[in-house]
Amino acid sequence: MTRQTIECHLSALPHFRALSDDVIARIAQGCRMRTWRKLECIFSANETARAFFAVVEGSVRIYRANVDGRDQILHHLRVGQSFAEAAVLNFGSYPADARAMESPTVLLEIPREHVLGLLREDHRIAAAMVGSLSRWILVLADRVEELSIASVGVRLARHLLRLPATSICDELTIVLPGSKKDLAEHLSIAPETLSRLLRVWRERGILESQGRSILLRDPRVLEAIADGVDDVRSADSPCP
Amino acid sequence: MTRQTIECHLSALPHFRALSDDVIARIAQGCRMRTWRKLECIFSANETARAFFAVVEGSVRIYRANVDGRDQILHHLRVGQSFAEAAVLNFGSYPADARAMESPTVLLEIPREHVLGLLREDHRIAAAMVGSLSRWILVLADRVEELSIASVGVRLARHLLRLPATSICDELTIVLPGSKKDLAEHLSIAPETLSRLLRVWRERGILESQGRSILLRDPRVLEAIADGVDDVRSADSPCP
DNA sequence: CGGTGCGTTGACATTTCTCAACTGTTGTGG
DNA sequence: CCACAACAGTTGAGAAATGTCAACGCACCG
Repeated sequence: MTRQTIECHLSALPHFRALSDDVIARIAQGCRMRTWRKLECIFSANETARAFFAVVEGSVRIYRANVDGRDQILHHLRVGQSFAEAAVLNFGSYPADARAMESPTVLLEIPREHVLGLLREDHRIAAAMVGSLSRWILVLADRVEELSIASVGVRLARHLLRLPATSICDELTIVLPGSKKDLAEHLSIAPETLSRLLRVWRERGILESQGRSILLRDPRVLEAIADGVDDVRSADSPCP
Repeated sequence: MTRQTIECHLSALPHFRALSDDVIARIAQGCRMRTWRKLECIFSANETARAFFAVVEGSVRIYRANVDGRDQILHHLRVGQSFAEAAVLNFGSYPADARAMESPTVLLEIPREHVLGLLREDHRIAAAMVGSLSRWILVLADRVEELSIASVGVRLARHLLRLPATSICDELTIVLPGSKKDLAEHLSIAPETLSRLLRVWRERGILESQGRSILLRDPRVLEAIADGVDDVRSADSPCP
């Protein structure tokens, strides 16, 4: 029963999807499911990496604790995403902290020894792991690009446009994965700045925001902002 | 002759070091060496990823071209480092641009088809590739953390302390891998700000800089700055 | 010898942060 | 079930950090 559940969750992972049932079954053998409560620590930085994880329920935050108390959020993981593969396959220890963000948060735990063994035996598993790692590289490279943009407006616009959204006749509805404070932290900006920015855009009719849901009334303008068109001048001077 | 040279360079790569000679020989079979001149393009973003590379001579810059002409440097690669593994193994196309930064820049080119084939045949090669990818993840995660630090002073201090340095009785000598303009671009700050920051530190006796070499007279103070100790106050108020 | 681009400096504009106050919501314990 | 505490979110005012623009010296290269 549990075993079958594990197999089911495993094969739902993006890079394990292509694996045949027997391969999945072999991976499932060494795995187990564990549950955390909100804000509980999953692992800490520098701790020995004994396993990597996949989110089955709830969500997880990967962050680096800073001296001044302002943590830097590296990622926010949701159902169907895996993390800490690289720590397990290479580093030996976790390079960041992870904690559950909901109660309950259920994770599939794939122990280090188990993966390393399978990696040697089956090239299809190796290929799957290579896929997982590659995806992380792309995500991180995007993140580097995002953070290296000086203008906060551009940063926010880009980020919003990348979030999953539902479109209804030219308008997009986005539901933030966390609080606005989290979003600010993710973008490395002050919460006040985020609030003000949203207000300005609201006043310009670009969007509306109620709690965690944001309605993009005019996605095109936001795209223009994301492309670096100066937010201020675009409002007054139509064509100088 | 050339073949032997290729094998030699291959086995010098960090994650290929552990591979036995016969495995190296098999990898070498499909590789070739190519030379670029300074500023020549090695590949562009979105181009089909036909191969990944290792630097044999010279250096390479990986960057993303921005609309406003201000490119974001993702990495600066030097002899013995490999790049674009993830593009070849997963994405299908390169996610960024690469160009040679010196004349001549010699690269070892490992074609996509060749790696993919070997990956299936030999788990030791798969393990080596997994290692390469994992290392990239760590580098990128560090970069994200670096860029998410608000204070430019802290950012610069951290970066300098991570650069390879030679130590002579409590003093460290650092030779920058590129121009100061490059450094500024890498840290996402204005060149003027970098110049001013170095001047302030020079006036405080923390360091001296002549061209591309920086002499850290007092690495401890720089470490304190890197740890977030406020640069300004630490100079005047000894113990309030 | 002239051109090109880096590095530096100054003056100034702008962005973003910080601090402080206030509101509304949520959750908790009595 | 209510009172209270804790915290997200908003707003304002002022401070601080950083970018922009302009000018200049200097080295390097053709």
